[in-house]
Amino acid sequence: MSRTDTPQRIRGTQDLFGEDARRHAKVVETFERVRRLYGFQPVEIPIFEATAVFARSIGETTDVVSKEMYSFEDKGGDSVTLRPEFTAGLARAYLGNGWQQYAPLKLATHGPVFRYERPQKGRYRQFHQIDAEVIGAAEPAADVELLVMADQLLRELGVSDGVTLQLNTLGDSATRDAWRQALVAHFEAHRGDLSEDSVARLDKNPLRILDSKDPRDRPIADAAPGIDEHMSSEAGAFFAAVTKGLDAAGVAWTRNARLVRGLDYYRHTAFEFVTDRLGAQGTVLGGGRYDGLIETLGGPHTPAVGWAAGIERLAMLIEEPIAQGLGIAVIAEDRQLETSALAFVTALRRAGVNSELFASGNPKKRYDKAMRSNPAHTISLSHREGVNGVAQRSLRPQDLDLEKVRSIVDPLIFALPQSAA
RNA sequence: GCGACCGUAGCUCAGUUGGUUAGAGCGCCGGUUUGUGGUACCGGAGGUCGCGGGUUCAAGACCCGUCGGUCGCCCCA
Repeated sequence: MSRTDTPQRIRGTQDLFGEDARRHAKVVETFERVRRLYGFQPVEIPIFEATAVFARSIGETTDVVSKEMYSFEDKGGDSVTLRPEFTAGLARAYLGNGWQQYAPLKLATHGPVFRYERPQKGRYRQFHQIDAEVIGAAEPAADVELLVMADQLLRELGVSDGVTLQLNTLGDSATRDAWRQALVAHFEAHRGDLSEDSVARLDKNPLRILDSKDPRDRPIADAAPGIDEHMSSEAGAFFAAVTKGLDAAGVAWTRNARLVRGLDYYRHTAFEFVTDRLGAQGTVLGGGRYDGLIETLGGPHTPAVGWAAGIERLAMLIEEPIAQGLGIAVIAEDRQLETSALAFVTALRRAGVNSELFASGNPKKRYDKAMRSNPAHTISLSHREGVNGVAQRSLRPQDLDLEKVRSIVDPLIFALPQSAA
């Protein structure tokens, strides 16, 4: 196969076709519908940005920036990066276009994002996300609205059954700092019993030890101090308002005090909708409040909250969407009738009737080929014993307006020459 | 970056402890049959068995490397 030099698909990219493409489209269509219900405005931003947009917002030194971004120099020598997420680009657009005047601004978008990772189940280098953000809203009501929207989306996709909303708060910066210090002290005391990975995390990202999968870490992580012991009263009140809002909206949630974010700009609410049906990749939709982000891009302090979900992961969870069946199969069972059949199918399509022409290959096999496409109705042009004829057959009459079909087709049948052309 | 498993027609897969010219089903193309009929039959195209080395009288089968895929670890904005 690779004997020829046909170029290969880049590792971690996908060609979506057939069922895969239908699943993808179903997720996007559902998101678009729900997004409108909640009044989130559509927005389109570039799929690549100056590298600084992501490097500064995420943190120059993190693994994420140094190893997992698709960065390269363009012909002018500028460093550009394929977007690894939507949030930073939206924040850049918000600042650069003066969208502060519309604050609080509810935005929704979707499209490809890129991360330089080793592909595995539910993880690709180019994958696709749906994304919703509320920029310029400090109130817990914004968090609640986003979560209720996410919940409705998952319901309408029919995936909510195996999925639970895990919720946590990271507190305000004072809370977060105090908790972090307590955690580091706790883990330092048990340094010798931690896994090698977690010893490394202790220096780089101690919060991540909390959700370590290594059994050696679990007892230590489970015994770690919780954030609630360090919660400021303001932060506690904020979280209480969020949970109260979810309860009022009837959205089920569970507290996961070990749920953290890797990046420093997150504050207060952090959440993930999680399933156990996706192997190692359990998170279906995740997000949180990022009140610190916009300042890192040189803007004024701007509270904001948002979430994103991987389309591929949702597409794997939903029921298989039924393929749109063929409306009318127009079959030329004789080579001399191919142009007439083309006239039929063209007239039907111009009138808005989904139809397909079967006029190639062995004429005697065209009918069988047409039947395999599962048409609602067939119109077959044939020539037998010197006479042209049109035969019709309805297999799923309920799927078509046969009255309309007749009005389009009857004149063409009438005009068909009686005998061979 | 690390690890495990997997690579045979367009697709799904056979291929016996290494042993002549590598097979099937589906799909595709041509033909016959049927003639309101998703039928049946005949024929055809399509593979240097991912690629490169090695072992052997002999490799699709064994060994090494490489590329690709899948799953997991790390990471997860």
